[in-house]
Amino acid sequence: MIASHTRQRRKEARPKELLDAALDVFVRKGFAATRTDEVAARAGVSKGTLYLYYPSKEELLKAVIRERLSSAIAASADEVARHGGSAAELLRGSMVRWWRSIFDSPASGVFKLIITEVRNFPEIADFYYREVVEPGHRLIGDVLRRGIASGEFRPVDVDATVYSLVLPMVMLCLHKHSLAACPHAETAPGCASRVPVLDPQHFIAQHFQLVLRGLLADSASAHAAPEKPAAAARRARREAA
Amino acid sequence: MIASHTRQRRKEARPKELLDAALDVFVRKGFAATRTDEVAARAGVSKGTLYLYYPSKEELLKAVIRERLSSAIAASADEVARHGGSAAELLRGSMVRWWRSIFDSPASGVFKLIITEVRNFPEIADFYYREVVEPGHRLIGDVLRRGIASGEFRPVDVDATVYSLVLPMVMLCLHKHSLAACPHAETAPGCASRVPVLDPQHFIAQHFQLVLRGLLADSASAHAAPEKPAAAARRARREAA
Amino acid sequence: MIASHTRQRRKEARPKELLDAALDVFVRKGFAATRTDEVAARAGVSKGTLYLYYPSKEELLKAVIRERLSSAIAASADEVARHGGSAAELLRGSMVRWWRSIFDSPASGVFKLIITEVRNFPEIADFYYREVVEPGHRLIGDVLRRGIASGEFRPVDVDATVYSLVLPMVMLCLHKHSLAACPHAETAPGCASRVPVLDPQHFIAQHFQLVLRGLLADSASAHAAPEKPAAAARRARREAA
Amino acid sequence: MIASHTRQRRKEARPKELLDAALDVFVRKGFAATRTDEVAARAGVSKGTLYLYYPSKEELLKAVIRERLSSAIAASADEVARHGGSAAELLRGSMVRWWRSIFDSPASGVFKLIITEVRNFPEIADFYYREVVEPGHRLIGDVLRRGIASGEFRPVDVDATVYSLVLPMVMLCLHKHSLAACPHAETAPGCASRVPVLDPQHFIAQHFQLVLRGLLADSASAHAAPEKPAAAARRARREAA
DNA sequence: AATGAATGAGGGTTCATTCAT
DNA sequence: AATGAATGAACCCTCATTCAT
Repeated sequence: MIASHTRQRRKEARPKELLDAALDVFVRKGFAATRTDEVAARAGVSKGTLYLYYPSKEELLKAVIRERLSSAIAASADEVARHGGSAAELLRGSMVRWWRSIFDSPASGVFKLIITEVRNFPEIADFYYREVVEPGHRLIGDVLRRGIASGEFRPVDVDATVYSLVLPMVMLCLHKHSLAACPHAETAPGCASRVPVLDPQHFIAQHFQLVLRGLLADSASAHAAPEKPAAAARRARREAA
Repeated sequence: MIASHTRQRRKEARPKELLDAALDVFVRKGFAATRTDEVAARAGVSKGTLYLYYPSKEELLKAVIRERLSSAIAASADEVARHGGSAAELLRGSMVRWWRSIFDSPASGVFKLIITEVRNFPEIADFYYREVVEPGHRLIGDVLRRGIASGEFRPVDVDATVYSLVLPMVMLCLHKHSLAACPHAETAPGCASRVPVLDPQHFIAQHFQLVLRGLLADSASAHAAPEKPAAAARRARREAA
Repeated sequence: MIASHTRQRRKEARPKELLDAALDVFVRKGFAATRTDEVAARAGVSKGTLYLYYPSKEELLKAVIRERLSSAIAASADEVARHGGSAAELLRGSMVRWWRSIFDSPASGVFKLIITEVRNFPEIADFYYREVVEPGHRLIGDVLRRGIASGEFRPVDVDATVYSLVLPMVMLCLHKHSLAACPHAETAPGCASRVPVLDPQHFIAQHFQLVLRGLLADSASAHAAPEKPAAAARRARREAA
Repeated sequence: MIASHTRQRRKEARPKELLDAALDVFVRKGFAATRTDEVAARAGVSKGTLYLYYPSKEELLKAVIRERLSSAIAASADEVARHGGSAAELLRGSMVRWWRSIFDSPASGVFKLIITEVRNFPEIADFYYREVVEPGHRLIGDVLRRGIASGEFRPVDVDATVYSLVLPMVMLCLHKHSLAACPHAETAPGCASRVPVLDPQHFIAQHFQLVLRGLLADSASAHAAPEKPAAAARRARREAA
């Protein structure tokens, strides 16, 4: 009984173990450069076993991404919904907390995978838009709209502001798995003039701080009166020409 | 005579043609997934010719990155130095203009290449830090420090603010060569609720607008008084625990 | 009780079921191209079970051939021995009847297996010569010699004539499992000029007819007056029913 | 010049060399059991080179069959057309001569290939019917019909008789590449009672002799008086030399 | 006796690199 | 300088066989 459990447990655990191993290696080496043996070895099985669970390397990639995106987004909705407070608090507090839970987990690597592989496997773009971009954008956009409606925020361009908040978070995930993962890069000896090492937690706190300050309504700040979105767009186009 | 001239011109132009072709394909497919034939074909030469100019695929990659980084950074220093005005003007005006010159050129792809390949070729990190991160950081940091010294800006955490300004710009370059390059991703039919397509120029304008507003000194905005950097860091650590 | 009976029956029936399944798949796909899973699946057991009965794929092949050859030859001796009549009758009657019993059964596939696999497994040649070629040749040769001795047949080259009688029969078995098994090959639409589909029963009747006529001594020709082709075809169909 | 010729000649000769090598190994081992390395090695090139000329093992197989069938059939029409004489002479003389040119060449193996592989690659059946079965059947059928019309032959079932003539020839080709190719099979020591080794040339001569005798109209029998077996064998050997 | 998960050697195919022309 | 035919190491994937249950 217990014995059969062992086998059984093993079999049920395999897919997750393989996906974890695959995520790790894909993120480290890139999809094309990872050998299936390496994934198998890291999951503690032989190469053949991999193919009992996933029919090809490519399907493995998609499964990895699908699995991580689905679980990530499930967590996110809860997190934001569970917390209350002012719009500013919601943004700074629960968003950052949620982001950190991704940043600190292997899921952070999925962003790199997506950036790297969408052009070779366009279906991936579909997952990503459906599971992450759209629900995430709506979630944050709603918080912003609520803040604007309540007079807490200035009437800014909501879509652009969502990106102002989100893009640096994504960028930090990418950074973590590329430059930040290169051992000696940031700590080259004898370079006093080096840029200080980026502390992601600190940076995100500062970033939200900065953006929120730009976002808050302030009747006294006459000289920084917000442009209307439409006007801003017009100016942007002028400058682009 | 003319023939030899042509030949000569051809010969001198080859390295550039090869680098351009390589950048294009590397960025599109990723380094590991591009075949040398494809680079050669795109440059209009045979596979063998490629090896007359670069001793290996890997060296070709490094040459591509080196070349683009060097010329990009050369342009940047000039650009910022040539323009005057308030610190806010400098940031919004010349930085955005400089960024756009990269974003609109194939050089924008280099960011993707670096993100993708540093972990496999750590020397790339060295180029990148030396040629881009450090001088760029110093340049923008100096503008910020000048603005703070003159009282135009609040006394913010300079390093973090540099990243708040820069990371979204980099992120747009990555986006351009990944999700934005997937034909149908953003324009799936019958999806009224879709996130609006990201217009990079417009977004960057809005982003700078937002950050600058958070940056400007404003004696009246008492309730949004800046934390001291040290205090912020402390709080970040508390929340991380 | 019943259960154990069933189980017992099952167990005893297994080897035959496996051999039948194996013959079918080996003949269809060829030995090297068939997967052991497929044989097992067709026998309704798991892959592991196959190995309880046969130690390897190769041994399975040999067992298949051995079993079919032995039972085929056992039937043949009886058949010819049981029948009397003129030599011509013996050849046309009992031989064709015996051939048909093979042609209409899965045993017909063994010829294809042998043709295909002898060179990779030379032991197979030994079975085949010992169990089929030699006894068969002797059997038919004896009938011919008896006919020659009695003056019914001309004094022909006995060995060659045996082959003239036998080779087309073997060839029809091969045909059945190769070209004749290709669905559309013989029935391609819109091809009025196509070769008429080969009806094995009819052909064998005609062939024996033709050969016997070449074989009969001149004085005997009368009593072996040729059937009309149409009549022969009718008879062939009757016998096939 | 001569040097460039060497390279050039090599390149032009490659496809033929590869097809020859492939035919040889495919016939010997069977398609599924042959390794591409072996084909390449036998053609004196590396495995990679094979793939410069044929995109896959399967395409190589088809090319082998296509090439042999096309050239075989081209030869055949000429051969039969060039010769005259009585219908009986045409059949025995030019058909046998043509058959021998196939039997004595590697092309004889194609029949084994087809028998073995049609079921896995049904397109092969199309080639075969189009290039061999149909034209061949028509060619021989016409000779028979001419003989019947002229009164030289009895009014037999033409289609069946074509097969009576042809199937043994095909069967000999199969035999050559299966049982006859097993070294010790026919010559097992100490077996006095063994079936005499089949001499293909002799057998075919005898077979045509036998069938023709069954075919000839009674009045014609005289001028087609049977050779004595011994004489026939002698003649066969003469012609083979 | 039966299962089916696991293995790993083996084979088809690709592609960076070389080199004769 | 340029070519492109040739190479062969490497990689994805398959499948005969084993073995714990």
